[in-house]
Amino acid sequence: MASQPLDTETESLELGVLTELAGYHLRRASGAFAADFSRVLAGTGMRQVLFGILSVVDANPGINQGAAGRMLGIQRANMVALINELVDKDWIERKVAADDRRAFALTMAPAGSAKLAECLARIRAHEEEMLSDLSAADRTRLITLLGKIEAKEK
Amino acid sequence: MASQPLDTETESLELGVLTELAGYHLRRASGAFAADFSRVLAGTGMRQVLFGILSVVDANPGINQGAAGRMLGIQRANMVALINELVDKDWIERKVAADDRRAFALTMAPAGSAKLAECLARIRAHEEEMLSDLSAADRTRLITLLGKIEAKEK
DNA sequence: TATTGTTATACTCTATAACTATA
DNA sequence: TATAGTTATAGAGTATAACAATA
Repeated sequence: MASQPLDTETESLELGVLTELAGYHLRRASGAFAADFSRVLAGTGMRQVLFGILSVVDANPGINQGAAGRMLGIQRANMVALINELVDKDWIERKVAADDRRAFALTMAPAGSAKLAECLARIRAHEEEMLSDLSAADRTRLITLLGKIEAKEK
Repeated sequence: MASQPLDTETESLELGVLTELAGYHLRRASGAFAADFSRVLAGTGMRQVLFGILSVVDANPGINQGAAGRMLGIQRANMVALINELVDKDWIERKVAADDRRAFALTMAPAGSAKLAECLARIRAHEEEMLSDLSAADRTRLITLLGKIEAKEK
């Protein structure tokens, strides 16, 4: 029976000092979330990073490529391929900024707005599933606590 | 003044739907933690994954390579290079398991125990820094909430 | 001089499939 | 037939340095 050694394993093995380290649990929880995200969004062409950019462009029409990256913690250099990908998919439009000819102003393309809506519905379901053991208060608390950690970013 | 556009940026730009998504905040907080981890442990040769393995081996002397990977969510195939690296660094010892000649029993090497202790001290300081805006109750709460999410791993 | 976007590059983490040797 | 470890390989995310065009 295959379950026996697994049960034994789960019962007797320990994580050691990891148990009390927030960094470890953050890593695992974030990984579990990411895996479920890509499972739920398989076939849509959407990924966590791309969704992040779409969300920021949608909320800030005409935002610069660099500014969008800065908000999301994405380096200039890495934004290039990501924006190319979004433009190729016809999800966003990229025009030279009116006030600064070095910069690009990003706006949503119609297909991008539709994708954003479609994926958002799936993402809400995925969040509901992943957070099903947390009360409404717990969920708010979690986001608040995570926000305090994000603010420590250097 | 370079701070002016940045201030304007922070004031007026928005994250959009990301604001309310736990997955996004988990991703950012985990990334901030990871970045600080590697900053604090620069020069030691330690990385998050390696520390995880060391912690598990330390807590479960003689554990199998596969069992260790399963506890940490690391695939068999990816364990190989990681264990090779730890053996090359003389941080762990790998012997054929007494009861199963297919398996490897992992134990700490003296240098590994020393590294673990040294790094743990730095990691505790790094956690203290990253969680400085959280009360003791908040920290416990955070780990509990993350644990519930980890349990959703499929 | 500083900034926007770009290219090139490299490293880490993760995922899958196919293989071997033992069980 | 299943499991432990291995190899090969590929995709994705992230990091740095150097460059052109513009501010």
